[in-house]
Amino acid sequence: MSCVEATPARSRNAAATRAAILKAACGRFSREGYDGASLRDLASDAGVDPALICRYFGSKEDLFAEALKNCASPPDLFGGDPKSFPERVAQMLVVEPKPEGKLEHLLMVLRSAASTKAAEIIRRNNRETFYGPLEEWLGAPDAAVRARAVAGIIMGFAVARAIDDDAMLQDGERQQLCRKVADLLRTAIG
Amino acid sequence: MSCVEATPARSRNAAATRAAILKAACGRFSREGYDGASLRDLASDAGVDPALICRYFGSKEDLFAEALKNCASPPDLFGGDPKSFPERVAQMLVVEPKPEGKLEHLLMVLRSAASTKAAEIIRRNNRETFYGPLEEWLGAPDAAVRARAVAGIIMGFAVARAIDDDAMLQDGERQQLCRKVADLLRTAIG
DNA sequence: CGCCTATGTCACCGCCTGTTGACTTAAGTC
DNA sequence: GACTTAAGTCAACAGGCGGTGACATAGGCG
Repeated sequence: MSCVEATPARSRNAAATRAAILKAACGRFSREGYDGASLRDLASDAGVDPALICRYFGSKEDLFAEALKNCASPPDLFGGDPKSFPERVAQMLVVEPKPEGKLEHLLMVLRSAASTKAAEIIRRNNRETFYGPLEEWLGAPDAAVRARAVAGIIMGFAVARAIDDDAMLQDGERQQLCRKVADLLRTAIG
Repeated sequence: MSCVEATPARSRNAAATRAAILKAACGRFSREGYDGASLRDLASDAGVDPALICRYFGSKEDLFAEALKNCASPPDLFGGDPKSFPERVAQMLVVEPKPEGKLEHLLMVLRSAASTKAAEIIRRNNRETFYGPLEEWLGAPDAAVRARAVAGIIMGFAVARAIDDDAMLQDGERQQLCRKVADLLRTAIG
């Protein structure tokens, strides 16, 4: 009774609660990985009782799978102008200040891949929502090989940045690296 | 992979015990990451009481730091003939059947980077034993940029393989991808 | 209003984790 | 052979984890 409500009272709306949990899950999983993100912290982010998570999603693994489907993907990554694809992606991977939002899906994969529980879910999801669309978008001959090459580069520079967290290059060097990554992507596609 | 060590009587030899723990740590950490590898499993691998680990190394973090220094690095990765560097590395990353042994250090980094506890240790170690030597070996102009480019590619294809575990490409495609990765490395270096 | 079901809360379970300190035992020295 | 000390064992700790089932309550419907 005397307990103060910190959150502005989301009045018993199941859909909104589910959405809040899912959003918090995307954030936590992409920042801390599957093992590092506890259901309790996650629930606290969403302003929700931990027990509710299991009620709504069944288990942590199920929640992870759901979050993987619903979280932010790099918008229009494979969509926009194919001509500017290398520059766009290189820009996002190397120079963009806070790419975590756009890279949520990718970071979630990279930071959770070590976990046995999450690995299989990730593999399945990767084929359906990463390699699949990428191959289709690349089309032409050797789609599988070129898709793997592009994916390797994207993951590599994403993980490099996730590990080092920006603290290494000066601005000029960053621009150089960006051009080089664009070159690499062109090589991979071509 | 339990007691492969068929030496049931390691008769009270501190150095040998330390070495056994360190070896087991490299294996577990590179296969399961910092969070996924428990001291108990690790101790069981080494045929040792879990308490001994804390006695010898202080804490799990200290053990991880020590293992990171001592575990197998890609032998002669930056050492051999610079001319054949791209082919050698591409071969190891893409076609070699069981590169886990050679890639122990790299996998340990990739699979543990998500853990808060391990992250700082990894960053420090990376600069000292990965970017540092790589920059020195590359030398010439823009060493930092080219080192980052090479490192990004290596990490990217290592993590791609660690996630998908080989189950995707046919042999012909694998050869194609290998050539492409060698091309990428040449682009990165040049 | 009064009910009844969906929604949210709470206490608790069993398990596993890293770490510690007291204990036992083997090896090396005199 | 007795003693000392390094090396290894054991049980237990405090805390966190994912997950469950019993309870409380709000809100729409009759």
